Amino acid sequence: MGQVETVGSLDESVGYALKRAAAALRAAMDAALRPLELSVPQYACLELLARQPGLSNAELARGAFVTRQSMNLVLRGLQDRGLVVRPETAPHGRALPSSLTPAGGELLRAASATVRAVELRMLTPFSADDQARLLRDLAACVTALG
Amino acid sequence: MGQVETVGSLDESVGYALKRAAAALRAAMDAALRPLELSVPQYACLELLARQPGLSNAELARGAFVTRQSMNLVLRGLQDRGLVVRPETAPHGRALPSSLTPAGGELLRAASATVRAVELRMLTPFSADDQARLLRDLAACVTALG
DNA sequence: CAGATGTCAGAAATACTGATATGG
DNA sequence: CCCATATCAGTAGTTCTGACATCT
Repeated sequence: MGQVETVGSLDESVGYALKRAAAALRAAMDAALRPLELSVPQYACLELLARQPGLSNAELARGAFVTRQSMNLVLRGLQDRGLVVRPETAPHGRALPSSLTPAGGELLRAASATVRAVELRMLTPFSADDQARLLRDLAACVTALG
Repeated sequence: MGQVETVGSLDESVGYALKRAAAALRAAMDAALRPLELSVPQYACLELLARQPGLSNAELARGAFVTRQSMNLVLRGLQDRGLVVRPETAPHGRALPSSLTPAGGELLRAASATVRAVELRMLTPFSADDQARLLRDLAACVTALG
């Protein structure tokens, strides 16, 4: 029993392998972030804001692959915890640019280190060149689909 | 605006690229299966049953990367539509082995063709060797994480 | 006994749909 | 006018957690 992992020719499907790898990464990240009381969408939001301060809710949603409504809730949770701030009035258009608080940056530092460890573990079998190639291949998949 | 796709050094993260590729594939599959009134988990369930008849609910859940509870609901929906059958009593232990009905096999044929087209589109940029390598790389990621 | 399974229940996070309003 | 954004409401599907019983 339990041989679902080796079901027939499903092992030959790149799509299935992609889904399986993403699921494994998601599970590993979830476990790594649990001690920090951060969900994967919450972590993604912090990471995006650190690299590009001032992103709007809609931009964060696209970057984290969730809906605007979900990101709105994530954002409110992070605001309530004092990790993120948003102006009450839009300085330009309707978008409210979010940014990290010092506490948010502090927590992100720890979360980022943990997540980086997970990614390094995943990439253990790969050389630097192989990693770069895998990165390009995945980007090519997105381009071909979109 | 809208340059979330090229946010700083996030483009250098294999984990982010993996998540993005999986999201793009999921969206494409979802769109392709919509005309058949099948969700991705429902399709995965049918595909798994076609390749390995008699799988239990728990085995299907693992194979489709969802919880047992979710797969239970998926299974009931497919049963109500006459696409899947399950015995009322367990022939061995507690597991109820599911299997496709002729109607289920029929619908799966169409769904499988549509999904295969999506996967082929995704793999357009790759040679046969590159596809095999990508498949091995993704499997290596899972092994390294698990 | 331990382990896997099926099932049920409640709480939480997420997504989808549709609608409204505002600003470029 | 068209488009993107923010927001709200309702519905639905999914996950998580915990629990219990059954079978090997």
